[in-house]
Amino acid sequence: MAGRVIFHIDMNSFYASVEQSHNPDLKGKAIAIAGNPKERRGIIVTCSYEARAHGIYTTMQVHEAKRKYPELILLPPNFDRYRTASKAMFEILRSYTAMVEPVSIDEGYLDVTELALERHAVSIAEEIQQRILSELDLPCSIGIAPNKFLAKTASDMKKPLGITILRKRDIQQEMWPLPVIEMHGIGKSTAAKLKTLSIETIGDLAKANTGLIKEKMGKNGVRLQNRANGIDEREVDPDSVYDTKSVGTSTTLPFDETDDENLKAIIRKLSEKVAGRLEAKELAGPTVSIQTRSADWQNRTRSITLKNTVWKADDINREAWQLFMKHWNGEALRLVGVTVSNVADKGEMTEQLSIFNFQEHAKEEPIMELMTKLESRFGKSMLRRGTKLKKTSSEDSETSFSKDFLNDHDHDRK
DNA sequence: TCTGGGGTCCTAGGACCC
DNA sequence: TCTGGGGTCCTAGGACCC
Repeated sequence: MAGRVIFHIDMNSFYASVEQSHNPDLKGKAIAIAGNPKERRGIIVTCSYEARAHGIYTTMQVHEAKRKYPELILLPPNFDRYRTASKAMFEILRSYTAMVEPVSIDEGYLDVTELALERHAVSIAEEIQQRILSELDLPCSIGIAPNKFLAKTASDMKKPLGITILRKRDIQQEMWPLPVIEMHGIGKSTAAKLKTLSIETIGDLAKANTGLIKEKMGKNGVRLQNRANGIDEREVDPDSVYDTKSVGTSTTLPFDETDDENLKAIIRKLSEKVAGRLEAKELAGPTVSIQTRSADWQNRTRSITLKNTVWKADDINREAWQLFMKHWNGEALRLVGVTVSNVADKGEMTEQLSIFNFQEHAKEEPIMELMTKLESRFGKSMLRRGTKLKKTSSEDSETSFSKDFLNDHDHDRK
């Protein structure tokens, strides 16, 4: 592959910057966004650079932060505000190229290989950074490199408002002296494991015996070694954002819970939340799982894969509660969660339904009638979605068929 | 540093099939 | 029939990231 030019855009302390832009009185002040400031278990989600200067950092407990710097200004998160700012930011990126891959609310990759044939990459990056700053009043850092990994590494090197180029020929000097823990993809556990192999720096990893790495660390190890050598073939994929694999929610309880009635109500709430988010994305999946965390931080997951897909609160809740009761030993729980995974677009799943099954069902008369009626009203493409919905529902076929169909239809009109 | 909530990917063992 | 190997799916757990 000929040389690519990849950007990684990383918004600087995004939530805090959005708040400062929304209320300029907060500019230059130590502010922090806290999950739930009132709760015992509230933590700092993001904080301004001014707050960092006073020793405040992400994941720090709120009361600890307050103790460390009493003047710290605490704000509750305003996710709608962050989503709006994020959308505007990605719109600016998309005005340069369609090859934009959002990674999270505040970061993304751009493939500007084409654009860089006409214009110097640095001048493009400067313009993007300037526009995000002047139009949205938000600072970002940009990494410029021949692949995603190096671009991501580069964007981290200078904050805030940095623009950093990381060429392949630079990695020996810029990356190799750093301890492996500095590398994206390496955490505490992998760093400790590498240390047992006498691999301490990124350079050590780059030069290590690949056979040994493969044997001790599996294919993930080999991938990390490639990254250490500046090798990363991953494409910028604008569609990956639509490729949701799972939708879940969890909650840390105000105190360690042992009451099964309370837990039942909590799981019900979580199931409803997951159902709502699946609905919004028009997703459904066959696998339901629950997560628990005990008072002593023992994490457990239990899952079941059904023959049909689920998306409704009642169905999710039934499976989740069943799983929970089957495995819960009565111990006090600190956290519970519910997830639906292996999800796919409700519409797309029609394609998984074999023609054989389709025809089998079509022979059933009430359905045949209903289909004919619907076909005349909405056309064939919508009908194809309906067949699958009928099949996956645990309810009476006709009511759920038409009900979900209408939901889909409403959604399409928005 | 006793730690929230949203995710993704990888591994390993067992079941099951050919 | 006491016995190979490969593929795929499911479950559970772990590591990592923002």
